[in-house]
Amino acid sequence: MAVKKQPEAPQTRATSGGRATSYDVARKAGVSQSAVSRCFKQGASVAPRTREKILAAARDLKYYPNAIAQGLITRRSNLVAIIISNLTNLYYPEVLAELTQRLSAEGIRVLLFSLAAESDVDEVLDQVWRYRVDGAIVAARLHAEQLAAFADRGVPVVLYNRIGEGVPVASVCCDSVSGEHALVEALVEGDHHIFGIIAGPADSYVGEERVEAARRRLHQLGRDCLIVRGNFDYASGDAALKDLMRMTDRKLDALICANDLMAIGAIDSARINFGIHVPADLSVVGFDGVGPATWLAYQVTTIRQPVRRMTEAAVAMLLERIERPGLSPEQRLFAGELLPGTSARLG
Amino acid sequence: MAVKKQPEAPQTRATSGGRATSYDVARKAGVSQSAVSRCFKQGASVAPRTREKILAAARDLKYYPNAIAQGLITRRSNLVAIIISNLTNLYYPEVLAELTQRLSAEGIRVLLFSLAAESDVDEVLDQVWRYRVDGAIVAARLHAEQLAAFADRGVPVVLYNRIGEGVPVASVCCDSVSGEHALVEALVEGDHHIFGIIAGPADSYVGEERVEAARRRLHQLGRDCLIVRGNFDYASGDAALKDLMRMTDRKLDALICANDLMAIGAIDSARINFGIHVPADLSVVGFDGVGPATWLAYQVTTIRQPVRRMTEAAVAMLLERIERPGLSPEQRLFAGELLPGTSARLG
DNA sequence: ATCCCCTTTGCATTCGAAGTCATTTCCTCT
DNA sequence: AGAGGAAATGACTTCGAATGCAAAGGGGAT
Repeated sequence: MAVKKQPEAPQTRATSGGRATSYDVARKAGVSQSAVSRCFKQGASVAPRTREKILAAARDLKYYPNAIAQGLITRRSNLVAIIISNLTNLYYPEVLAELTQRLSAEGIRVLLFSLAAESDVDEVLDQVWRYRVDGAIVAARLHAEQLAAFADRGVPVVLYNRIGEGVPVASVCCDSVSGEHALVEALVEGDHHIFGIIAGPADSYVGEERVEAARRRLHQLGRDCLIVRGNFDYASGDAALKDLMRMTDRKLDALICANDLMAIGAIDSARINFGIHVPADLSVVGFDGVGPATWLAYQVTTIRQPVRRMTEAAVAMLLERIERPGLSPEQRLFAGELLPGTSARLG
Repeated sequence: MAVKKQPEAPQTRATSGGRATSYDVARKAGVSQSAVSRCFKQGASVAPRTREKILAAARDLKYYPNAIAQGLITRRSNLVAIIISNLTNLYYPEVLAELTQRLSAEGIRVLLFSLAAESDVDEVLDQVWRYRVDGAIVAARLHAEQLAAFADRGVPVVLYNRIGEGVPVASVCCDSVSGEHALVEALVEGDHHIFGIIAGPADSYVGEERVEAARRRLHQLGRDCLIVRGNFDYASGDAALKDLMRMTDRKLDALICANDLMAIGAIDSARINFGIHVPADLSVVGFDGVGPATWLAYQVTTIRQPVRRMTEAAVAMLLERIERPGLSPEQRLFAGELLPGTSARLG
């Protein structure tokens, strides 16, 4: 006859696989669950002897506070979403590693969302809401409506290398304008006359900004330019260079690329497909300062983004906003550093 | 005079910022909380009319089920930890993006841990336990004790490009041995005689495995070789080549590198620092098949890892083990593809 | 020894959703 | 009309830790 409801050895799972709870620890240490909780909470009042007993029991049982349960009651998940569109960009892995480590150091965990296509954003946001993240760092295109959703739900966001289009949002960017101006000025001083520009994809904020800044400054300095569009990768640098060669009959003597990867593609293409000497016949400049830009074969003249400082700022701004939700949507603009390289003859 | 404890407009937070709960939805739809819960659960029994009422209310209130609370009660966080040691490796960003997207497609979220130093592993694991992840994919060095902790706590792990040292653990690897054998054989057939090897860092599993496989096969084919150590990055490829040049008086005619990045560093160094023609004077081969390996300037002869299939397998294995914790620690070995390139004269 | 006050401690409740069980509703078939 | 049965629904409990509050403990001063 099966006896129903007999609480036979009911909560003895403790030692069976480390899934001990604060109650298990409390029982073992002969205290209440509250005491265990306090023991793991910074600055709570627990007698030294009690604390030791509890910590010993916790160690024995391999107790780790359940962050899920903590999150539920405190309404703080200690999770931050990082949303990145194309991790294969060569620039973002460094950013991601920096962000993750910095957040980690602040006791915050990273929920990573990597977008295969921009259209996936809404599904990603759905998950972001469900996990009650404390904040988000976004390096992907969000439209006003999506940004508004963050504000609406009170989830602080910091945009990375983009600004809120039409909506004021906290953001960290590298100054495209001053960077491109520096490049253009140096090229003009280096006595270049026929300029080409390889733009980024139309939907890239920094891409458009960089190209526009370069174009403007060239115009101010009395130089015209031809613009062809790439999509930030190596192959498109190659392809764009071929386009330019066709269009300009090889008269080009300076090439401004919206990022390093395309600059590298263009350099290779010029040298290998056209026998053009870089920088003797053609000066090429990029933007970002990613690893390969400094390789011996390229030594791209470029603007290096201060990734450390930018990620540090992004994390700091986000944490501030998590603590004080009302904070104004500050934008922080960091100047890049002109890395001379040898891919361009400068003035 | 302040009235105390007056429960004025107590649970009316619903509309004030999207933090609606299932109770809010239930009240608005005139049903019980259970009904709301069922409504969001696949295959539960809810009348069509009720479902519509509830979904309408949920939409109005911008209700999203709280994944934290779900995780607490169901004991399933739908979180998987991905632990990667050096994201700057150029090979891992692709892997990470693939893994994240595949897991995402399976309804699982990624908790990312990026290690700045191997010594950080224990702190990371602490967090992994706290968040009650359902499983982990690890591309970092774990010692037996750490692996045992996973088993102890019943958290399934899949290792990526490494195996459990001394402990049987599920893993997905690219076959170093067959890959290096193919490279060595092709080089020997290509009539090379003086071999150099640039190894990876001593603590890299694949690094050691690749070098050992190459060394063995060279020996079997009656060729000796010089080994110098690098650490998988571009600069160490350059440095290692310089070392080899000094040691061999430039007699080297074949160079086997433990990964592509060092191969690229070595190629650049050979060409630029020593005026050596690659592949005419020196054949260089790598391993991985990362993006830059196919750039026009390099076209590295290498073994391309089938990243898509490997990540697919890693995710599948992990999910299987989450569903059925007892599953045996299978190891899946994928053959890489020899990418001929033009950095080596092959037979 | 007594009183006072501050530190420790435990009790009870809370967070938000899932799921068990009992009840009600609604059909269908006779 | 009534019985039988499946579907739909709600009340209640549960997950694990945090915390307000009240009670107990401890120490010092007198």
